[in-house]
Amino acid sequence: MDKVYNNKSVEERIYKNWEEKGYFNPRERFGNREKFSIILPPPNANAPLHFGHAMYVIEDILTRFNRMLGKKTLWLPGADHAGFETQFVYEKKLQEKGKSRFDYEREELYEMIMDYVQNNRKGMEDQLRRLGFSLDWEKKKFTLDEDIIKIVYKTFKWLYDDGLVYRQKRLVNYCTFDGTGFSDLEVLYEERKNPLYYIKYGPLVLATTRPETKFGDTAIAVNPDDKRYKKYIGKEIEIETVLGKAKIKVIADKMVDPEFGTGVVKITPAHDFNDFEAGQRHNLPMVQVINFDGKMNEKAGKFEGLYVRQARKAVVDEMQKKGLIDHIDENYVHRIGVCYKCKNPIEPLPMEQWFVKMEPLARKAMETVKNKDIRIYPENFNKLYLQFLEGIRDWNISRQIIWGIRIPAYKCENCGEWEVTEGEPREKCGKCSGKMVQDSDTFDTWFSSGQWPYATLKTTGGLEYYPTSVMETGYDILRWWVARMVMLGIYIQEKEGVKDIKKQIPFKDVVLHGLVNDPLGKKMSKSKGNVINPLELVDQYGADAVRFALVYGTALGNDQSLSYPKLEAMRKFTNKLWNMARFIEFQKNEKELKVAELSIQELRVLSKKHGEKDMWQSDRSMIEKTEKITAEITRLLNNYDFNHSAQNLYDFAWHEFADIYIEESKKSLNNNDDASRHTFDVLTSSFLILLKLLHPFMPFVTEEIYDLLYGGEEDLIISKWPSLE
RNA sequence: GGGCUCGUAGCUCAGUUGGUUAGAGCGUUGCAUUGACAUUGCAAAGGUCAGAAGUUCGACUCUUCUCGGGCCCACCA
Repeated sequence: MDKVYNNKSVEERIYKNWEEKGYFNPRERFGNREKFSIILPPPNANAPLHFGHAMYVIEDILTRFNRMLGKKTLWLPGADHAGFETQFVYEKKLQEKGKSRFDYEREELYEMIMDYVQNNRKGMEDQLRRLGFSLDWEKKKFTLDEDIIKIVYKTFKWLYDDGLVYRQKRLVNYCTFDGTGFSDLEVLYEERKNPLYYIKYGPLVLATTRPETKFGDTAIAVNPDDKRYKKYIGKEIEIETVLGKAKIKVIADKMVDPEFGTGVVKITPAHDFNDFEAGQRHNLPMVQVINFDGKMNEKAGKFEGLYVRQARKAVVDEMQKKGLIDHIDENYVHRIGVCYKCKNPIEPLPMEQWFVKMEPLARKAMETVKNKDIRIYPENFNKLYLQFLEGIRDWNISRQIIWGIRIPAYKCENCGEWEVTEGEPREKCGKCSGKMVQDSDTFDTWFSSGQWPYATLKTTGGLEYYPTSVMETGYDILRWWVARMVMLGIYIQEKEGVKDIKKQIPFKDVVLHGLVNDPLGKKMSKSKGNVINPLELVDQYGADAVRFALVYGTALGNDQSLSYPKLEAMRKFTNKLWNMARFIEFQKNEKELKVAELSIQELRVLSKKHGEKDMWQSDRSMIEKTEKITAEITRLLNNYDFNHSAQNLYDFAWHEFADIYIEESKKSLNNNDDASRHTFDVLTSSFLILLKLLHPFMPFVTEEIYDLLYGGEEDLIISKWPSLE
């Protein structure tokens, strides 16, 4: 054995061996009684993995643990096309070359992005391998695989036929810079300082941050209890505007806060979510004055063609000239919705989109968690999950982008009738025989990834693993992804005729890990340039050290900062294990002893059989301690307590086994008598048990030591987990 | 405005259903050692567990409040 553990010469060879022998594939020989399964949250295929993805080590620990318990164990990998995210990244690349998405035909652009993504995927998969993840690569799936798309189509059709998908013209969060609409989750809110303009509307003054939308006003509103304005309610007042005289109706609505501004509000149903709802209540017309390109349209008169920001300035200038501005509060701070990607203001615009009716789906998804059919770890995330579903609104799944699954809906150019299919094209309208044209929009990525557990298992012939044992992911996508998987998973199973709720849910346990920040505690992001590639650290410290560092000293669900001292400490720990093995090897060679592989039960028997003369007290106590640590690690892993598992293993290995027991054993081994042979049996047997307990956490170094020291025919990865019975 | 989370040794963080002298890594200070250990071992210094009140035989751990970070949600024009 080398003097120092050299991870680089070991890891690649061992991983290849595991993969070639098919250990990652749950065949019959790995047990058939009980099943264990995890679906890897499919990383975005548009970029290499960042260090946070290494947290999936938790899934590998669970997978390896359960494999060693003798269960038929599946960990299924995949990748997500990440619709808008990917197109955004790709458009930036085009920009660098002086091009834009409009320079290409839809199909051409799609192919280009597909090439780009497929290239990235290879690198990403290599990263997962380097971390030692025991994924069943033969079953890897991509969200744009044809068989996956088929399932997504079918689900959409089901939802449509059940009235759970509908098309409606509503206000949509629209980014005029990226040219697409978003769901509510994709809008960020940022605090901005914008002037609050107090504008004269005839006899009234009202406050607004958006004077340029005034051309779309279809009413002004006051609070019904506001005595100041009672006399105006229901009346039409004449107002002076930048485009001349006009008349406008005054309505009463409780939405108006008399304390804010002057207690008078202009209602612009086409450009504000509140106003839209007020418009619905009062039957107000919708006048759209901003187009999808972010410019004012003909309704804005001479301001037509100006961008919103320009128009605001021009309108205010004009108003000031005409004396229509009462005053301006320049220090007004409020929160506005911005595009989560480009950070430009979101423009609420009226659009026809496909919406999923969420309430019926959400109700069941809440019940399953309340009834503990699905358990969420750590528990405090239950509240977050339920809170989200409680207040859920219908889900806009239309995206005006080309990278993704094109919506299988066709519209008749003649009569305007829509038809939803399961993917097969429609040429002629069923009603009027007019020409049918497919919706140019694609699905929100999460609509497809929300079906991931079912879709991946169905298409790989593994529905026997549904529901999966665990869904493990970052808490940041609990609402985006986990909640939607629960809703869609249950729905699909219902449609498939599955009755038992326990079989409808997509997974039994949800385990949520925290985020990994940079060493200064800042979130890693490409724009900050502080993204760390896990491979750098794997090279430097070894995969085992990186893995161990991520779970050691971190409470489940808590964020952590990358810590170089911790990584270094864990690298030393792998080296410590290595040297413990070297000590045993020296003893073995020098005294020509044979390593033993006694089980805990056999060790117990040994301990009972021999008296004080034949066996050292330190050996006896080691047997007890081994038994204890085995019980403890088994218990902790079953409770998803990786932190304590790691800490206990570290302390046991270093401070019990090495510091105390190995030192004691030296005294015995030097005697070269019967007792010393017993010592060697206990030493090697308990060390092997330790290796097994450590294997899920540090698979490479333990496997290598096992091969060198014990040289068995089997590999540690499929050895049996130490049992107490 | 609501919710979640954190505030523990100089630094980064644990603290496993409340239980004897509060832990780790790194750092600091001694001593020992090249003997399995590009070291490691032994030992030491260092904490009023943010603050206050309460529950309890007993609180870092439970409750309430205050202060101070972080995150998330919400339609303030």
